[in-house]
Amino acid sequence: MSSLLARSPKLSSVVAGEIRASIIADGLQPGDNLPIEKEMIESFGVSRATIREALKELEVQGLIRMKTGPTGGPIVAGSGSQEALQAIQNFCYFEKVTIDDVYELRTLLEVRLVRSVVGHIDEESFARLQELADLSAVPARNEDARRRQREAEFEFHTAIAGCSPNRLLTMMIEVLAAILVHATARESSRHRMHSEWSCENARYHSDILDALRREDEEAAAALMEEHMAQAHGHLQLMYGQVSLEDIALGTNRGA
Amino acid sequence: MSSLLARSPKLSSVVAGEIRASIIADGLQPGDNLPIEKEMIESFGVSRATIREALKELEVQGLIRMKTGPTGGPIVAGSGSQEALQAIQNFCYFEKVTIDDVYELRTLLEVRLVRSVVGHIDEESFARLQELADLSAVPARNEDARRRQREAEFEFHTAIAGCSPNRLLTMMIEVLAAILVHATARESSRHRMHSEWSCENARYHSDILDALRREDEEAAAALMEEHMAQAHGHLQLMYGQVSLEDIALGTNRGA
DNA sequence: GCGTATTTGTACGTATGTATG
DNA sequence: TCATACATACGTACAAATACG
Repeated sequence: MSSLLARSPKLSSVVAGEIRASIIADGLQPGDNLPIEKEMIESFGVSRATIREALKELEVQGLIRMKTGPTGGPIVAGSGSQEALQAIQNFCYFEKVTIDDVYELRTLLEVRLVRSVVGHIDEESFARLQELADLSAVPARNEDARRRQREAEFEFHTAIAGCSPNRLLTMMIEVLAAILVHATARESSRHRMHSEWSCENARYHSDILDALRREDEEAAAALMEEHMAQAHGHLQLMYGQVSLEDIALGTNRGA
Repeated sequence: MSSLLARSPKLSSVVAGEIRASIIADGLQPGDNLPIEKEMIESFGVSRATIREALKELEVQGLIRMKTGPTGGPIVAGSGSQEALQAIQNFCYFEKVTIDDVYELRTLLEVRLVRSVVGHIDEESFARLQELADLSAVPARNEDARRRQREAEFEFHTAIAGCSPNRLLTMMIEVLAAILVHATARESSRHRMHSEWSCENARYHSDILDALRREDEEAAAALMEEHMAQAHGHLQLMYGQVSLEDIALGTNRGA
């Protein structure tokens, strides 16, 4: 082998790279089938364990997913935003990313987003947004209702993000929001402060929605900026200047 | 939401989740050792294949890396920015993210970055930035020199990003820049336009560096915004409004 | 609804490469 | 140099899930 390549890469990674290249070269789209393991064993001339490790690598990267049974096998997966989220969450753990860091980015992106979607929201999306805003408006009694409310607050932002044609922006905002939700999931239901904060969130969401309906870009942007600042302040009070590291990273699959 | 969980109860993923949780629960840091495969087989009560798939998952996610030989085994890996890049690149492939999409985000982040690092750059970093700016200033003769120049242009931005205390911002900027470099790597050296563009980049880099030295935040921000707009324009002219993967594959018009 | 075939998921055994001391 | 400990790779077998008759 070439001495230029200092270390010997794992055979499974080499195979994974070839499979990945073939996916792109063939222009395969989500849902398309790849050769089954048995065929790959022959075509690559390696053992099944190696093929499976290669496929596992691509699966974790969000490129494919496995399907059992007849007509099954590896198939090209769509988007892979979940996998990106997982990787970024891992990054945040090691780099000791703080709540401040996340909000610096999130504020920037959310304000930009809300500006870019003004005038580009259809009625169906408006209805969904209204529904989500209303959901978080009513005060939550028990812990389960509070959890659903928290999900609705999260989804309000991802629903707006979904209105942008810039999928990268959409994904980044979803990831940042998911990181915060996940980081605070354990403690949030215990904090008495949360119910009060939730009320404030609901008001902001409702106001932002109104501004979007009026197609008032400046108002929507200003409200979003204020909303982010308030949320940031609340989390700072709750958790202080701590990194997200001590927060459990979620398992991406399974129950 | 249901897509988040509800799916494959693959044993290996469950085990991976438990290992991940234990890493975080124990507060393990990069370099720390995890139990070796044999011990995990006992403690989890599963086969070697399952443990290996679980470890492979964590390895691909950038959480651990494997080390052979005595005193080897799975050890906690640092950062994982490469893995995040890979996941985001995969995302861009499926979602047909365009150059416009990337630059919308990149402009936002780079301008924010350059503002936030004003007055926080030490002499060593300034020296490095000057070196990189000079490197791309001289016109490149052959293709290899042009490639190095391109790398220097890329590194100029990542070097600035490295001056920010916000590691998430640093990583995002690195990822966006890497995506653009990767997408245009094949064609860039062939375009006659590139040498002219490179010259312009060098000028911007030099000017931005000057503004940073003067600690003139407004000038630095304005220059960076202009720099991004120019770069965006050049890439648009070269490739038009096509998705990134089409560029990487050379399936765009304009041979 | 049921059985069967197909394909992945899990398991066990074994051999080889590789790094440590 | 050699022995040891670990990951890497291969082969086989069976279980579980799913599509199809």
